[in-house]
Amino acid sequence: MDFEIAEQNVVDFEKINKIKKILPQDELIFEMAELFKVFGDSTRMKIISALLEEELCVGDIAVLTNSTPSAISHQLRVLKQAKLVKYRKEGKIVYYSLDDEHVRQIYEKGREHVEEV
Amino acid sequence: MDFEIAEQNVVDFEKINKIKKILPQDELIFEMAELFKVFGDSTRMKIISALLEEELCVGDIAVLTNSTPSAISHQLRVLKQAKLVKYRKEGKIVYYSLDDEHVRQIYEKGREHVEEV
DNA sequence: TAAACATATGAACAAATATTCATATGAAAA
DNA sequence: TTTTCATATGAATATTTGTTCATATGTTTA
Repeated sequence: MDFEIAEQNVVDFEKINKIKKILPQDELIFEMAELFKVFGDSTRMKIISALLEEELCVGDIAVLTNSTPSAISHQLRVLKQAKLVKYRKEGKIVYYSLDDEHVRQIYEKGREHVEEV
Repeated sequence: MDFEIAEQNVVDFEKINKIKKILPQDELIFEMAELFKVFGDSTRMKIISALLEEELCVGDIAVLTNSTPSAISHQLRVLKQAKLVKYRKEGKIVYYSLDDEHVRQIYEKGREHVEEV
C-alpha cells in the first residue's frame, strides 16, 4: 500500500518555519508600529514639518497648524513620549525641536513614496 | 508720546510667515500621514516583515501572524490601496509581495529608531 | 499680591479602525 | 456537476484615538 503526500491545502511548513525564524520579535514589531502610528496623523505631521525648519513654541505651532494650543500640547506629549521631539523652557515659553535625525529620514522617505506613486 | 512694541504674547508673525511659506501643502501632509498610518499597526507590520523575505500567500501570512485569513485579507487590502504590496494569482492562491523599495527603507529607518532609543 | 499669560492635563465626546462572523466568489478536485 | 478550498467582502462590535472644554500649574508683569 502506498501513501500519498497531501499536497493541496497543506501549508508549506518548511517555508513558514524558515521565515518565522527570521521575523523580528513581536515586541520590536509592536514598537515599530507604535512609532509609525505617531507619524500617522496630519496634525502631528504638520508639527514635524514645521519643526524640521526650526524650534518653535507651542503658541506658534498652534498658529501654524490652525489648531488650539491645547490640542497641540496634547500632540506634543505624544511626540515627546515617542522621543521624536525635545524641549527647552525659557520662562513661561516652551520651545520644541526635533530630537532625532531619524525623524527627518523617515519623513523624507514617506514624502518620496507619496510623491512618486 | 512714545509707543511701545508689545513683546510678550504677540506671536512672531515674521517667523510664522516664513515657515508657513516653506510648509508642504495640506494635501501632501495628509497623504504622508495616511501612508504612515498603514505602517502604524502591528498586524500590518508583521505582514510587511514577512514579505521583506519573500512573496507569500494569504494562508501562509495568516499562519505567520497568528491571524485569521479574513483579518489578513482585510489588511492586505489596506496595504494594496497604499501601493505597498502587489499580488499575482495562481489558480485559487494569491501571492503577495512588496511593491516598492520605499517600504523597505521606511521599515529600516523605523527599526533603527526603535532599536537605538 | 493680583492679574495676565503660556502651557499642561483630565474627562467627555465623536470619529476612526481592527477584528470577528457570516457569507460570497471563483477555482480546483472528486 | 457537486464539493472542497483559498480568498474576499460586508456588517456589526469593540477599542483606540483626536479634539474640545474646563481647569490647573507655574511664570511674568502690573
